[in-house]
Amino acid sequence: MTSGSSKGLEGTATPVGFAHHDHGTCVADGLAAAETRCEKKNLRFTPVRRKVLEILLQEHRALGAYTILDRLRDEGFGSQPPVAYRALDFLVAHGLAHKIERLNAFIACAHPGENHAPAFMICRLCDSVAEAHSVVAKGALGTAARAIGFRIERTVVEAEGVCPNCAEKAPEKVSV
Amino acid sequence: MTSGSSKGLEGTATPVGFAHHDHGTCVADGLAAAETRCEKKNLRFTPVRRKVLEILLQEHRALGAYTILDRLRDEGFGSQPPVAYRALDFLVAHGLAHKIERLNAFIACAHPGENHAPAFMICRLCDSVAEAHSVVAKGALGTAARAIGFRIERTVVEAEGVCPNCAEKAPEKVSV
DNA sequence: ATGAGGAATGTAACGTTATACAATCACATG
DNA sequence: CATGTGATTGTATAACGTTACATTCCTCAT
Ligand SMILES: [Zn+2]
Ligand SMILES: [Zn+2]
Ligand SMILES: [Zn+2]
Ligand SMILES: [Zn+2]
Repeated sequence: MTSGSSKGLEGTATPVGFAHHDHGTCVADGLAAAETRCEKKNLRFTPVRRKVLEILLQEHRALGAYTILDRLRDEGFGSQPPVAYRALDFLVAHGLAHKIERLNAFIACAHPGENHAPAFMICRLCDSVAEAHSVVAKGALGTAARAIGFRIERTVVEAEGVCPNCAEKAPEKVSV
Repeated sequence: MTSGSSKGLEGTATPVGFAHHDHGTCVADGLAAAETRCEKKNLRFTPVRRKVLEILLQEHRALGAYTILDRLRDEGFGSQPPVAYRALDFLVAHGLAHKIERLNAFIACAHPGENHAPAFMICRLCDSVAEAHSVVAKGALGTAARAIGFRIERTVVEAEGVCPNCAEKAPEKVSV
């Protein structure tokens, strides 16, 4: 609902967010996938973990831990920081959510189940975030890393800019 | 956690950084380059800004704002957070330093003067950080971005892993 | 069933990182 | 000199994250 754009965009099937889509299925599908995944791996998909993932799935943008905590409180869960951080740690550890380092905030994974190195595009105008598959840095930076003998274990790839929806609405705001 | 060195580097002659080099010139050259650059762009390279850059240049790793603040205090500068953050903001804004988002910490730019999109390799064992030129994400993620109409303005590319020096010393610690 | 042990949760207190806003200073202009 | 303007500094507080410990909830072997 946060994107809320009524613009049609180019009808192309984009590999990542920003595109107009039937958001109703996002939450349901995401929760179902997580449930399946946890069952398969023998992980406990507890109520609070499920709720946090649901909260994240409701938005295609990153939410701070304390924003999540507020919503947990409203739902009758604990109201202290560890409640949110523990659930988030679980989700991140098992690939159901990601942390956006640039924002100190979290977002539901858009490609659960697949083993991936995520890359993100963050709109500075509407705060929406899209996740792309990214062999990217592993390939390009990876070459440089191999050259000097650095062993990459994890990558953070985040692009900040203006999403197609916002660019259309405010083409002038170019400078940073 | 950023304050106080906890890792035992004393064993070797390589304090920080991946490659052996004459570190004496790092600080002097970096300060000289910054001075020139500020003069050319009519920027005020004030004592506190200069000091912060000097502090950063002394290490090839990222320092937290409060670690820097501690050192500023020791040198007789102000001791309140904004003193450090304002100097850091200046240095980052003008390409003399970078923020490592993954660490919430700062490092002197290794390629001042050049207009670049930096990428970093962070050793999780010795905390050293190496900066690489990175057309990387602009090229690879950039392709994906163009495909959907996202305009990239800034990129964060950070690889976490084990540097060549540490890999040599502790080849066993592979776990992720 | 039952009690032991480990995982998960609830709660309080604390630590770290970052910014908002008011006050002040430096300087140019009338 | 008086005054407006923009940069700089000082103070308080917001935002983000962790530690510690008591309690509850599973699971499993007696
Ligand atoms: Zn959706
Ligand atoms: Zn946008
Ligand atoms: Zn050096
Ligand atoms: Zn290392």
